[in-house]
Amino acid sequence: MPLTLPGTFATILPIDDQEGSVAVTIRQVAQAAGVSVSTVSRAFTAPDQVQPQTLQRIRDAAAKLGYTPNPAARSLRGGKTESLGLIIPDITNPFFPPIFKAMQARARRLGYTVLAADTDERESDELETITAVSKRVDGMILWASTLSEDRLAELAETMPVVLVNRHVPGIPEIQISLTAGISQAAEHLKAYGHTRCVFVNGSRPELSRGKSIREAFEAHDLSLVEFGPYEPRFETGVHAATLVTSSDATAVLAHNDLVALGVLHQLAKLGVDVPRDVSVIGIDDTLLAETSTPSLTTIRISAQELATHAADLLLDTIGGRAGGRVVEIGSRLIPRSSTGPAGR
Amino acid sequence: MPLTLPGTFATILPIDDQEGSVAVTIRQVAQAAGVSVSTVSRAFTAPDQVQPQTLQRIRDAAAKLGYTPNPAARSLRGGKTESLGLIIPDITNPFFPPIFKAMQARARRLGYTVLAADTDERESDELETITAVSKRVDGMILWASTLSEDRLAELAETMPVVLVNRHVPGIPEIQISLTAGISQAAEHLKAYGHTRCVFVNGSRPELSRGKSIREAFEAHDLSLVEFGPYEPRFETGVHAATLVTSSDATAVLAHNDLVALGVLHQLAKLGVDVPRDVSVIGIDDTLLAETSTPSLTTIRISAQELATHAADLLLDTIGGRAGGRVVEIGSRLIPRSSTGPAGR
DNA sequence: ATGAAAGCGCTAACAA
DNA sequence: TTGTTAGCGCTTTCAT
Repeated sequence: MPLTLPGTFATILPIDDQEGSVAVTIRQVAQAAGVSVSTVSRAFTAPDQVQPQTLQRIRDAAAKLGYTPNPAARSLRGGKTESLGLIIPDITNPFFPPIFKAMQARARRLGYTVLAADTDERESDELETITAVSKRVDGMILWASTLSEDRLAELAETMPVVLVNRHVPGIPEIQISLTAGISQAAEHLKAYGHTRCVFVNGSRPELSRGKSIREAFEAHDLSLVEFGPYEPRFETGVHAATLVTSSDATAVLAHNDLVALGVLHQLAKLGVDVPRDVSVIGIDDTLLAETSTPSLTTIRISAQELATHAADLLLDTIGGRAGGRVVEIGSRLIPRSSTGPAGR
Repeated sequence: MPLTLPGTFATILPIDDQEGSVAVTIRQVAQAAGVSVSTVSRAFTAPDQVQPQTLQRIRDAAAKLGYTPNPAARSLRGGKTESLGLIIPDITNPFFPPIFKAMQARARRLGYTVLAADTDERESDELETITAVSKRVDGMILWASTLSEDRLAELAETMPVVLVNRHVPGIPEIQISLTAGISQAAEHLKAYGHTRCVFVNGSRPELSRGKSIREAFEAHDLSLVEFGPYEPRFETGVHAATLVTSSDATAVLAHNDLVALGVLHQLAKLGVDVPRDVSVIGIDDTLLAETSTPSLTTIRISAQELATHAADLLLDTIGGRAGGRVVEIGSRLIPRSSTGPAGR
């Protein structure tokens, strides 16, 4: 029996890393159930091709051993990852978390995992991010991608892609339509007796919300002055508020909730009461709108609907079903306390 | 020559799915560069073991063919996924997006991908979510997990795990310490002449912020009445505001920013001016705090710091470096406009 | 209904 | 320095 110095033992033995139980493989299940590996495989992928009692034995064995299939092996073999990529510009924008959440819920029901990646609004990082993600997913949802049309077309050649708020011929897309919501907003303001309105325009002319807004307000016989385009930030709203008060407008429609909050903030500072003196409307219906003081009338885009349709459209595309389909997501006005009868 | 009915052709031929270019493998690169696969493999995993000019040839070939290694094959082979799991209770809570973002940034620098999963605060789903994620990552960060201590210990046996706001002996953890921020808040209120304060307590007694708050306020000779515990929601704040006004307190510390916003909202409705009549302080320093009216004095927990340390700690654990380490993340007060001299 | 065996793309011995 | 080869865990023909 060899002599062992105290304290030496642990240092000399190969240190077991934290993986206590090495992963259970299909082989061990097969052995435990007394069948071949292929039968175990079938038990999981095509249960109806396995004799009921054999199936039961396999399931019991698998449960006892805590077996779950190795996704890496599966996708290496089958070329499928059972994952969907979601490429978004900024998860910090409160519009996105509910979408991620809803998409995850939908995907999970269908056995998929969602791999979200934030490009931090950097065009330069986007391609890199997409490349990294693309190898790990069966398809991707690209939100307001800054890639060129050619690059997108090229990418869609390589793998299933769904675009949100971009249009490239032949690639399936989700379009957010604010038409209904904007029209309701105009109607709402009109009914409250407003006649002179301001639109605070956020950036990105290609997705500009300006056109439909101008049309809707004109249709309701409301004059509309447009400020911007600025960046869609809180400070933009702060800045715009001053422009509003120096005009004779009684209502403001902001590019999104965040900008609207900036307007609200500065208006309060200037002693302008909302909604008594000025009415304010946002877009997106984020958490910010519900929790602001006064609570913000805004145009809701349903995250649920959006996410569900996006996931389904992507899955269809992966399955070879959706040739360049376009799905439109509607919107509607959520009246809260930031709008009221025209004052001043 | 067989007769082919018109229109039959397309239906009979196997339909090419959208993968235009089949993925480029290491073999094709090897062939193009005139070397063996192992040399190509080395060119990517250990470039210094390859002759410079050979390396160049391989890189050129890889670039021309658009080769990127297949992660599934890599992880099947090496048992590593180069991914980190982040299990959070609710991405919709504005506290989390910046953390996800910062962690992704950190992980990416180190060649890792972050796989985030939202458990939707459902204890029942958490285990399932964790199981699904665990097979796809090299380690996980579990945020305020609802799992039992035993289950967590068991899980940590299986794979590297870092806990946030939970303590289980032997498992590395990140603890958010509000001590500094709370102390500064007390100091701040004291300096403004407040003497009677209210704490609106959110739920989850195990992570209760109550104890350190009681201690800090007592140390600054401030009386403290505690409401709750309630759920950490906006409505909780709304409800609590009424309790505040019916007490003689002049300052409120809320469980988090969201609750504080509820307080602000209801106070405004009741005609109580903030900060003239009552001062309000939140916790977390989310987007909500910056954009509220008045802007909210709050206790900041640095997402950057938190995420970076969590990622590093997990990576250390994966690398077999961090035996049950505990990392503490500090906090500090961010004074804004919701606090001021004691009134009433 | 079940089993045997090939091979997905890659890395890491081991050889040369 | 470079090449040959086994095999990671799984699915899927092809046999039986």
